[in-house]
Amino acid sequence: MPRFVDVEERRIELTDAAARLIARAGIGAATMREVAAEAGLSTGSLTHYFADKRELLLCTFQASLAGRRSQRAERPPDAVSQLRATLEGALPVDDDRRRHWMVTVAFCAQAAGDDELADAQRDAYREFRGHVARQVERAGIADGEHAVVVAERFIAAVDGVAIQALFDPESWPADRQLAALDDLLRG
Amino acid sequence: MPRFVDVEERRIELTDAAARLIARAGIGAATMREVAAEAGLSTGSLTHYFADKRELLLCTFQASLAGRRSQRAERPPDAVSQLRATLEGALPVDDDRRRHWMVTVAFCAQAAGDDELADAQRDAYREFRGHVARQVERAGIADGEHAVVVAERFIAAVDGVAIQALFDPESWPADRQLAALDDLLRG
DNA sequence: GTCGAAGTGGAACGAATGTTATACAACGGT
DNA sequence: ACCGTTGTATAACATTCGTTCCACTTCGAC
Repeated sequence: MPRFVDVEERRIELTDAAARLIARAGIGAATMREVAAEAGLSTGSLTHYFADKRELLLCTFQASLAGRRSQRAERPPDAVSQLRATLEGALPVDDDRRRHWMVTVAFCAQAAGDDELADAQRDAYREFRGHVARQVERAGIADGEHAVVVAERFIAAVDGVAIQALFDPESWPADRQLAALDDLLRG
Repeated sequence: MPRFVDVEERRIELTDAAARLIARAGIGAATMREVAAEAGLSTGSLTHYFADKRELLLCTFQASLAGRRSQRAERPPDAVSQLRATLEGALPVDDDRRRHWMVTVAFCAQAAGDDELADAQRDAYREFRGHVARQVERAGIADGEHAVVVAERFIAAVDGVAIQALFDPESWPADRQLAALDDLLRG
């Protein structure tokens, strides 16, 4: 086998470049040429790693989801802190999380008329809901079916703040987002 | 003056066609040709009413916002019912409201890299926040600066439910959305 | 050293897009 | 009855897009 290149790493570089472009200038700016240029490659190389644009975008979305999931890895001491950390991960309190959110919104919009994307979106959310529900149970806030309802309410509150913060960052500095999260968990 | 055509009405027909397309198949499907065809006209007519695509999209967004604002017109008896009706207007409980939401999400995604669109989005939200805050005050739930904070929390909760309902309608039939709203107002 | 597969760049193609130009139809004013 | 304005449709334009193709480089296998 000739020419050692870590294929998976290259693909990540490319989906990262696509994510940066989408977050910066919208999904319309993520053309094959622009993505390749952002990654410092040519379109020939890009098509070498992704069959077509659709595959590139799907992988970009899934990579963004995976990045968000990996942020949950840290293990705070108690169950309540774990829950808080999980929900904080869904707030655009820094550039990285903000980027994830912009990508998510872009793919939400794209999911209209793209069933596969809509399914991926829905499944990712349900997985997140299950994760939060489990932590709600461990934290002793609620259990069984009720834990899922509480999880939905928490996620809704956090997502709502996130959207407001995305498009009105002046009104929503990081500490105000975190204060809203604390209020939510206290109530 | 020749040929009587209600210009404003025509423009609304065209922005409505654009909104339908965006809600159905995403903003990428809203090309000049497709919008014209959806409205039963030709691109020549479309360009006669809108200088370029950018103007068409901006007007489509503002028309969607105006449509949502006009739904607040009804006057329920008491202040609490008014507040409830206002928040219910932000839930995708029927096809019309769902369409408004899909358009909103599409333009949220488009607002990345389009400052004018981002400003319009932010201003519309702030106006809505002020409206809800006023109704919170009238309902005697909170007043002054605190009313704004309560309004933000209400809107966040409703928006969060709306997003979940948009992409997982199975889990969120209309009555469940309304139940979540009632829980919110009761708490 | 030679060969072939993997990787890369860049050009080229057809399709689709926003935009512009042009020709024709419809109607009110004179 | 004629004219000018408005509305509409169609065609053509240049541009940009996704995609395909091909030449070239790079490296391991033999």
